[in-house]
Amino acid sequence: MDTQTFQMILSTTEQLIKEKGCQKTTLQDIMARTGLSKGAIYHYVKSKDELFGNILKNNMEETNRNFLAAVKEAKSYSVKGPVDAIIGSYANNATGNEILVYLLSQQHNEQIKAILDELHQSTLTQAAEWIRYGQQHGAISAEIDAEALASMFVTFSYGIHMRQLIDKPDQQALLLQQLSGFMTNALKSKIPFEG
Amino acid sequence: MDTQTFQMILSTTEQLIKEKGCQKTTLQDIMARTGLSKGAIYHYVKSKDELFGNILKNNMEETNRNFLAAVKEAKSYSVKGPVDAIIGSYANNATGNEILVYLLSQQHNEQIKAILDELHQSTLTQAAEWIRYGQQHGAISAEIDAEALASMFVTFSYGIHMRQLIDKPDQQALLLQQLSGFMTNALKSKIPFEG
Amino acid sequence: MDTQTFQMILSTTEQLIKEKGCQKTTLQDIMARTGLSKGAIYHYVKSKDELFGNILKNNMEETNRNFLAAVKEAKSYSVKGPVDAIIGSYANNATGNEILVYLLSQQHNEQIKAILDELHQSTLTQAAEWIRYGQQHGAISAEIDAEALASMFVTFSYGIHMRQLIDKPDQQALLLQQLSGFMTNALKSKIPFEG
Amino acid sequence: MDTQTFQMILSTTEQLIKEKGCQKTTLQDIMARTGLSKGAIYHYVKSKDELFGNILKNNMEETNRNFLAAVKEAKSYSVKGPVDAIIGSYANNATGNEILVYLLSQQHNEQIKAILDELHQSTLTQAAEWIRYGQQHGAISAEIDAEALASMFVTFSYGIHMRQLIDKPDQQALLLQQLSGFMTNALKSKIPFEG
DNA sequence: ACGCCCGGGACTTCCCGTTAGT
DNA sequence: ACTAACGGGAAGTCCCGGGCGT
Repeated sequence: MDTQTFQMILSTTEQLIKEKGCQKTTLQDIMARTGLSKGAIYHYVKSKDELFGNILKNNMEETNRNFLAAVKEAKSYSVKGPVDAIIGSYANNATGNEILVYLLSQQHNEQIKAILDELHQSTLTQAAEWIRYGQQHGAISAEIDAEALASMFVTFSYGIHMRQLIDKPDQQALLLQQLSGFMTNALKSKIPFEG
Repeated sequence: MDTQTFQMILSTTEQLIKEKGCQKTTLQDIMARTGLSKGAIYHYVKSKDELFGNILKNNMEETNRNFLAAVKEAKSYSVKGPVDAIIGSYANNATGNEILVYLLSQQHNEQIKAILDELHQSTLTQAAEWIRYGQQHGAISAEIDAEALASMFVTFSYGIHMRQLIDKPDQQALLLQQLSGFMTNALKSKIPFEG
Repeated sequence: MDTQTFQMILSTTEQLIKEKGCQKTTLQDIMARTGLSKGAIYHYVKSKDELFGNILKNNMEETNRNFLAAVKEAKSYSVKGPVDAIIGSYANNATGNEILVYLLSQQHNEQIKAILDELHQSTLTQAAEWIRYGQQHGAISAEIDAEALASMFVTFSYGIHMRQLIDKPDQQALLLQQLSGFMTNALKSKIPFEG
Repeated sequence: MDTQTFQMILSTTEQLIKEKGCQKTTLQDIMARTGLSKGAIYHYVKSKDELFGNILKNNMEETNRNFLAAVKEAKSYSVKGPVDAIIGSYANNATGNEILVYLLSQQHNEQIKAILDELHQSTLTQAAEWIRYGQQHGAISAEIDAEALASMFVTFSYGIHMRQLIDKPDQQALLLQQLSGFMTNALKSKIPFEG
């Protein structure tokens, strides 16, 4: 597997998505920009959707990596830092949002479903890991079920994804600020799942 | 404008989406099922996307109507009731989820963008209305900025939409229950936007 | 059926075949030269082979028409005239030869087989018609089985087709002359099928 | 050069052509049936066409050898024997017909053209040789130009090739019989090129 | 209001030939 | 001698949408 060519295809396509969106990015565009033929591209992926799926995967893995690194490198641990980090990282990943929604709309394709599932699981796992880390350092109540809280967190982050797509850019700064406050506050509660 | 025919097109298409998903539902399918020709369908809408948009609009308007009615008809007002109502209503609207995501992935089409914007605004407005209603009845702290809280609420509901699409059906009962607890709890806070 | 567009496709493609041969004539070429899209072309034919088949059909029908006209308009009827006419007409139809062989090599396609069969039958029929005409005018012995003789004639003409493709151009003049003599002579025989 | 492997490739491919025809026989098929990889096959030939060319060459050389042997071994020499022999031999060589036409349709490839030319020349030469042999034994008029007659003969045989491909099997017995009679009769003429 | 023909353009499949590496 | 991965390019399918005519 010629990793170099494949990476080139991925990054070129990502750039195209950034410029034109998923639907409008055609194989013709990718061919023209990469200089490769249709056959060459289909040598690496089985469909355009799978290509997009690979980009999203790379994209999210990097986001997750960066986020976790940021959390662990912070000197004084607090809740607000990571919350802002995660909100900010998802917020600035317009391409990721675009692809995520695009793939979500193609779920009837099993290939795609598998990729999304995998990403979802890994996101849940990493969120839980971060929460447990917070519990060990006393920033989050140890009584909380880390998996359940992670699940809430991820749900919220999906919501943010979508609002990034729906809201107008000039409303988003305020939204993100409110979100940060709301989540931080919720995380301070000893038992966030009612009583 | 033959409203009856148009309604027939809408409901038939909605049924098809339920069966096959948005992408897989072609005009051919719609033609076959309705017995109409392409020209007839395009007489009512300018594109397949607009057709889908119309269905979503009907769909969400009905959801909102039902939700608001439920809130106002409740005898003893509490937070948990409406929260469960909204979560449940979105949860059971698989077709709506499907279409919403589909249209979101087509946002580059201005027509679509307009429809989504309108829906988004009306959802925000109705959520705020409901919160103010809760404040008047003492279930929610009057100090809270109703618009901001509505915004949080809507963000969450979008997240739920997506999780409906991503999670496996058997995990969703637990998820919804946790969500209900989490949101109810958050709403009880006097100042849910940090301190 | 927009006959004009279709004819344009046919004649443009015929020209391309003349320039580059059947195999080398791609749909891209046809699209570029006609200014039409793939969808437009496939609206009129089901495959490239069928397209070629149509050209051959037109081509041969015209050849046959011209040939028969020539025979009937001749004042003094003789054998040599028509023989030369048929040999000459097939000889100068390089494109027809090209397509005929191309299609022959695709016979596993039923569509093609049908076209070739039809052409073959019509050629046989017309040859027989011409022979009977010769018999009525005393140029060919009335004892001969016209169908059988037509069959021989057609076999020969196929052979000529192929030699047009195989022999070098400078050898072909002599070949055609010899063929003319040979066939004319054979037709003079009272009972050309042994004794 | 591992002759054994090469022969195996040739015979396997010939078998495949018999089953599926030239166009439908792909390298994948050949690879699967021989158990060899693409590289191995391309070690022996430069292209699929060249592979087919080699098969045809083998095939025709064998046909010619058999034919000439049959002519020379016959005790009482007559015209009808060899005529029937040649007609029969070409007639029963369906694979040869198939490949011949296939290659003819690829003449734009110089490689192929060379192979076909060589075969054509050798066929002409052998036909002439046989005719002179007939003249020496008094079966054919000595006045006849052997090369010219050979040329007619070969033209006819090409015609037979094509009719083998075009006619339905149940019509072919009659056709071959008529051809035999017609050619035999023509060869008896003292001066078959008019007068 | 509706039917039908025309045409555009995307995606995908398939197959061939090449090349780097055993 | 042979393998396997790579890449080029053509054919064909599918579906959307426009426009003419009734």
